[in-house]
Amino acid sequence: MRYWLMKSEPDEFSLEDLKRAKGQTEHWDGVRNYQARNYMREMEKGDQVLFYHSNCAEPGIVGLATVAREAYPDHTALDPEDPHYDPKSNPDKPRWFMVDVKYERALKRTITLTELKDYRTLKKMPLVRRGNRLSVMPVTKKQRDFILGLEKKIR
DNA sequence: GCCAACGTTGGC
DNA sequence: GCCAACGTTGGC
Repeated sequence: MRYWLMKSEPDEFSLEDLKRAKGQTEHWDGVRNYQARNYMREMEKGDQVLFYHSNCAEPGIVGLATVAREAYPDHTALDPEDPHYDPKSNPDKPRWFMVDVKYERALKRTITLTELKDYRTLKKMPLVRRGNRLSVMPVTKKQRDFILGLEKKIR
């Protein structure tokens, strides 16, 4: 099993939205970055996802989810009405993919980006690197265990 | 709202 | 293939 971190703007799609979704499962559409797409294609059912809220008052990791379905074509790329429409996308040769993720649980507290930047263990995560905008990234077991350890720490 | 960082586009 | 212009991300 592998571990991942996925970013979402809570105004668009939050952990709460995932919790409320049918079957507490939702497809992760709209990824239009090749590196992020490639990572999604590496995901396997059962992999754990750290759910990160970006572009909000308190950016940070807010919960856990699991990969419920492996990568399949992102239909929103073919829909001209969709904000993530890609005119160069072709149904016969899908360019963009998505996975399904299932809600696992909310963390007891948000582990903020500011906090994550404090630790050497996490220094190599793209998330904490200056200027990095990757929205889907792998997390090592060591990093994942360390982050979940922070959950119990009092700020 | 600002703006740094980065990816993409397209002219040449 | 280069690179300037442009658009987007996302922290602050």
